[in-house]
Amino acid sequence: MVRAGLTPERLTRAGAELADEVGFEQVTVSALARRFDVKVASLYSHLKNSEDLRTRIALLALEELADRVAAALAGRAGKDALAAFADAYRDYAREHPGRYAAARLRLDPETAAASAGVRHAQMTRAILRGYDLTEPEQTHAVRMLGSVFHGYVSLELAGGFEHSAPDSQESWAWILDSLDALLRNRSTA
Amino acid sequence: MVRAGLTPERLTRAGAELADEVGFEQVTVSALARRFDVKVASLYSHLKNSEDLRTRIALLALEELADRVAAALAGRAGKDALAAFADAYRDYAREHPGRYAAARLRLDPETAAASAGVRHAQMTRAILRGYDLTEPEQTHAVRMLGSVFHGYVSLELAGGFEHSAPDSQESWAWILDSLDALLRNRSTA
DNA sequence: GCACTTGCCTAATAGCTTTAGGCAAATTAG
DNA sequence: CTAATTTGCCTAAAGCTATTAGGCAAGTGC
Repeated sequence: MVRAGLTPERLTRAGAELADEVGFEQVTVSALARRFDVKVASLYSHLKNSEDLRTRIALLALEELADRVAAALAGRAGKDALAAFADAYRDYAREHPGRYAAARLRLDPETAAASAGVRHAQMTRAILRGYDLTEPEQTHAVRMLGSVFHGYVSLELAGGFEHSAPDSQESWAWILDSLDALLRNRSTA
Repeated sequence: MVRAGLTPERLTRAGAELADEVGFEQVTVSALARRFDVKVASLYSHLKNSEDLRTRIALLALEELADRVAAALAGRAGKDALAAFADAYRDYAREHPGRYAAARLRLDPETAAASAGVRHAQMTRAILRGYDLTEPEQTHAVRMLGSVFHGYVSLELAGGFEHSAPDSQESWAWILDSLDALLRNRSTA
């Protein structure tokens, strides 16, 4: 019989595609096996278990997202950087809802420390260099930005803003304006 | 054999407790049957299916949360009301993480329209009466507040702020201050 | 006290997860 | 270039969850 050529990497990529198509929750070892036209047990030579699969997809998504944000941020500062960061985040979530959900998976501490999550934190802090905040305020601001972006994107993905005026895009722009103004007001400079 | 006295209401309450103990994702018809020392199939006389169970828990959580928020809001206005709303929300999530997760379940439109979700929306708008915003701005603000509160609470529950200074409580206070200032600045008055 | 309804049970099907052990294909060694 | 070894996918099997169908006994209404 011809071998399917499974590897952890191919399985992870296929799992990410599956997540975008049917939702991260529905990503299952069985569904993945079907996609490769292979028996379920065969995947267990390449994956420790289903949690391993989910974790790999999460790490892939975190990398991709960090790469996008880094590219968007290059050469920008102040409100420009803030908007670029926010848009990169939101666009990724809309293009890849399954991967975005994966990126929110709770990782165990060691895995998290070795993940691209670290770059995310660094980039968020980098944005705030455009606003002169004291050290504790910077942390508060990091937490607030994370909350707003994650909160907005997940409410939007859940369809929360779908059937009401004004358009979600307008609210997004208003919120970015507001956050910029807020941070400038908090600035010590 | 002695009857267990199952009803949809008792099952829903027990399901909510189970959610708080082991997480909403782990709430399963089987686990619930074990808790009542009853065979799994017996629950199907009281519940349509497992989705029905989850939906009932979600509706219960939405009611409870709305009741709490309403009580917290009574007699308050302006920043006081904003903080009371936010704290009620956050406290509920910390006391009842499983129910909070349930409250975020995506409901189908008719169910959602008949749920306490409607009260939540009304109360959020009520808070904003303390700040003079134009109609479209009020919607933007509703969306922003929803995003920040939901985002912060879910990041906090996921343990995102656990092992870093400053304390989460400080960030929360700073964020509420900031939101109040932001809304006052946006005010047309 | 009897008929009826209701509540929980047994039985059975079906899907997902995971482990153990087997055979054949690919790779390495002599 | 064949023989030994490793690797990749398979079959088989057990355990858990969800769901439906049909049965019997406990409670209810007359």
